[in-house]
Amino acid sequence: MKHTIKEILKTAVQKAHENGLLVSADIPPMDIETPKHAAQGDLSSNIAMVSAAIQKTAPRKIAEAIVSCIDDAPVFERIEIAGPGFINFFLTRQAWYPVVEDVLKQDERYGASTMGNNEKVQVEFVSANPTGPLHVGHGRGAAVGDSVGNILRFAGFDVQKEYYINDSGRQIRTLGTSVWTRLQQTRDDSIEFPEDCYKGDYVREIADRMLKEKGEELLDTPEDDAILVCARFAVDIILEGIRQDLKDFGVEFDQWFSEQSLYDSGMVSEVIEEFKNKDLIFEKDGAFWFRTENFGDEKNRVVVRNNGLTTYFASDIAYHIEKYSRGFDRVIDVWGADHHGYIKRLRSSIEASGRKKEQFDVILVRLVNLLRGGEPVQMSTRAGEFVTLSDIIKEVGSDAARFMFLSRSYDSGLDFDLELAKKKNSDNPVYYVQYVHARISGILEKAKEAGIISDVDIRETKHMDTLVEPEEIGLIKILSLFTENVEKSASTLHPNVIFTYLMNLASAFHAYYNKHKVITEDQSLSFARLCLVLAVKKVIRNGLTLLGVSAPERM
RNA sequence: GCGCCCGUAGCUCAGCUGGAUAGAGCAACGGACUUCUAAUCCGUAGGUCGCGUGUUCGAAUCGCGCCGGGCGCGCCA
Repeated sequence: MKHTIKEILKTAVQKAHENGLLVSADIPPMDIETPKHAAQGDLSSNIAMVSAAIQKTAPRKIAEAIVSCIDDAPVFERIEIAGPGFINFFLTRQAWYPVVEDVLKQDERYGASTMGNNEKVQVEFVSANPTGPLHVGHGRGAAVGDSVGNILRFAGFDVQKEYYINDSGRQIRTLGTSVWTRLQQTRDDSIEFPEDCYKGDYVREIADRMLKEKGEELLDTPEDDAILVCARFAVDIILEGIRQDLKDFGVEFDQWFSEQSLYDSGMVSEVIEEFKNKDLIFEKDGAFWFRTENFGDEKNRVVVRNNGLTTYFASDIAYHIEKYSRGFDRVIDVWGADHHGYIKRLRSSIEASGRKKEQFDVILVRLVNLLRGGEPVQMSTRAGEFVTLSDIIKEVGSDAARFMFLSRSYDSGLDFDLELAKKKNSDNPVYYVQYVHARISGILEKAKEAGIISDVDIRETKHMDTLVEPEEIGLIKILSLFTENVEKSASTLHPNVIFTYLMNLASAFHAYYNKHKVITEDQSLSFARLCLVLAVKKVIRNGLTLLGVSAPERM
């Protein structure tokens, strides 16, 4: 609809210019928007205001010239000029009806866009170290990353979701030491547990399992070898747990990428050598530094320490170069907001390797404050006591958790109340939206039983002209806005746009439902209304799917 | 000290790539079920958009300066 209006305006400007009403035929970027107030029409354009400089005329005068050159069309009820020069279009209700059939026909593709032009995009998220189970914070990152991926895919991007496994470096050795120590303690409980090791109960569980599977002889192998064996064993078990948790959370990755593989293939050292040759890496105080200062960072950063070990930054540089070499036009990383200080240096290395700024985005997801009935849930990472993602899924369910995580912009901290997430009333937004889907399913079933429709999945509309209630036209208008919300969500990388849209649609539906009966004595009207509510149902489902939330037939 | 993010109704937050009269939920108060699911709806009340200043025909939205809060500033990951 907006596109049509835009074309009509362009034609009108052209005509106004030919008729000598406007000095120029140029059209600057303009907006067609849905005004907040009904008195301002169904759609509104600011073309007159943004053209003021080009036309060297007052906006209202320009608006008059343009409007006088718009050809009559059946979709227009009337066109008004208002305020500083807005052109407001009032559409006939007939203009909206085709939207319903569009939804029914396009079905699960309704709302999809070609905006992305099949551009190859990689979204990397969660990527938690395999040294312990996922916690709440990872849950929010998982929900955000997965949804952003879904939304971009729906908006026409060629998306790959990836998990980066930090299976190399010191924390893995620390994990090995942790398990090894617990193993030894089974024989001698006077052995002290090192302060910097992982204290969670899961470490004991892994040690127990290891003892069962590998046997007692492990305790007699030399410590260095044993720690490595323990580390490998523990990483496998923990990763398996992470995979399962994410699966339970509705998240599936296209690829799991190992950090260790970058070392094994020699990629890390190759990249360092290459950058040394290009003088992007230099030696100082026995260490090797990347010239991130050249790219706007506050200081240069170490990639190889004076003890010869590479830093985390080194493998990250290699990893990101590797990503682009796989053909991605764009790379998006989802991180916890506490890592924001790291963006500049990584961006520096990406630009140093010849990529453009626009090809790299970092989504910073802020902290989750876990509450229970308004009171903070005490968690201590030091003692290894924390609420895991798995606990949360068990307690409140995947749908409620995901919907909560996506309800707000990730730029803001999020209060996640476990009691609230379990409530089955309007306090809890997930049921508010899912209830729409379930309610409509009920209506369709009843309509089928009553013989008004033969199939609960109608594809062609009929009798649409019987839809005259303002709530009905209002609902169709909201349906028509889905695609642009998907596009907005994709271009801003903000899934909460979809959340807000769904809440609006759900609210409009519940209000309609309470005021009007879908199934009435009038067969034609009933059929038209069934088409409308079925369209609502499909759009609700499409939106929920983008967020990774199910759309139940019954509640 | 420097950098990034946040500051909107009593509370939690939308709106921010500039548009007209700033929205929703919760909490408060008053109503609606012999009806397709009341996990719902309708109504009332609630605001110096942190403060100041600039740009603009137009600023919650953009710039600058303050104030308040969070986070980060390792040859850690």
